[in-house]
Amino acid sequence: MFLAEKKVQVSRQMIKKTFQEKGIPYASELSLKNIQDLEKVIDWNIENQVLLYRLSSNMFPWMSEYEFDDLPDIAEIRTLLARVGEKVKQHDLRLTYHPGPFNVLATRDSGVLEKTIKELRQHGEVMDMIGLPRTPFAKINLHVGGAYGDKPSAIDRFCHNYQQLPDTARLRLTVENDDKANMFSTSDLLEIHQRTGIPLVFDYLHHQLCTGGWSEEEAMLTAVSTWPKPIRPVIHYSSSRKKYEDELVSEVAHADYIYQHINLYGQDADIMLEAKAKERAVQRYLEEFAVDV
DNA sequence: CCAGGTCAAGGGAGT
DNA sequence: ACTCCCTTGACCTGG
Repeated sequence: MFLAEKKVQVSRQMIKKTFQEKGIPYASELSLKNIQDLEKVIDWNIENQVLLYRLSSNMFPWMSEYEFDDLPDIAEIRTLLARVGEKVKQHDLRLTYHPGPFNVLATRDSGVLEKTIKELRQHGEVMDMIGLPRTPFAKINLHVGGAYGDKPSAIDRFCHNYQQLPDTARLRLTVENDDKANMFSTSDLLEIHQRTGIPLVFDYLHHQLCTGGWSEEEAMLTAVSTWPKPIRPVIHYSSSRKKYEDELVSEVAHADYIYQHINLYGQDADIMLEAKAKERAVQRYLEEFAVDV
């Protein structure tokens, strides 16, 4: 995204070597810049009435290696995030997270679990700093992961480990259906919802690749029904890159743009467009299909 | 200054 | 064994 002819970037990163050389002070510097730009993104979203936005998990580079209070710039960061939070509240924006695939709550490995819990906690702490509610309105969305060919056991581990999350993450957690046949379909996730109350995020493209024996309508309506009132459900929508843009790539790859009209089956839901062209994809979708946000 | 190779992490799948 | 994909790409080096 370009604003005022200068690149706005919310996920400045560094490779491991640089982190080892420059350490936490540099991480703090990058984080501060990311958050200054986050405010510009939020302003842009308000101006363009994009009311749902996925925060970058890279806002704090290498955050799993420290606590936020270790950052030299934490006071300024807190001030900025609180200001962002005021704008979010004023304009009814909805901010969410989708932590990376290395967060595996259903893992069998205690080290991986420990890292996952810390990282999820930190996602929650950022949301707290922004002042977002501790509900799935500000969702932290995960895949189950850790199937290892035995889904029932993975579901058990997931439900058990979920209880170990601190409130800041646990109360916001949602789970999303997977894009591979041997992983978790919406019908598999229903058990997790029944055991924990976690709302289910329905992803249309993933469902095509992992139906669990359910029709799209059945799965979509079921997922939507797991959300507590009055929180509007979130659904994920993307187009297949293979089908619409490049037949050589994997079938799970996301396209740059959205090529179909989204069927909500009469439900009220917030739509997270997963398209590589990001805000340009949102604009093109709205133009092409002439719909309101 | 730039293009292109490289980059923490878990797990699954395709080659 | 290696690559790509998920994660809303970015860093960093060699030319």
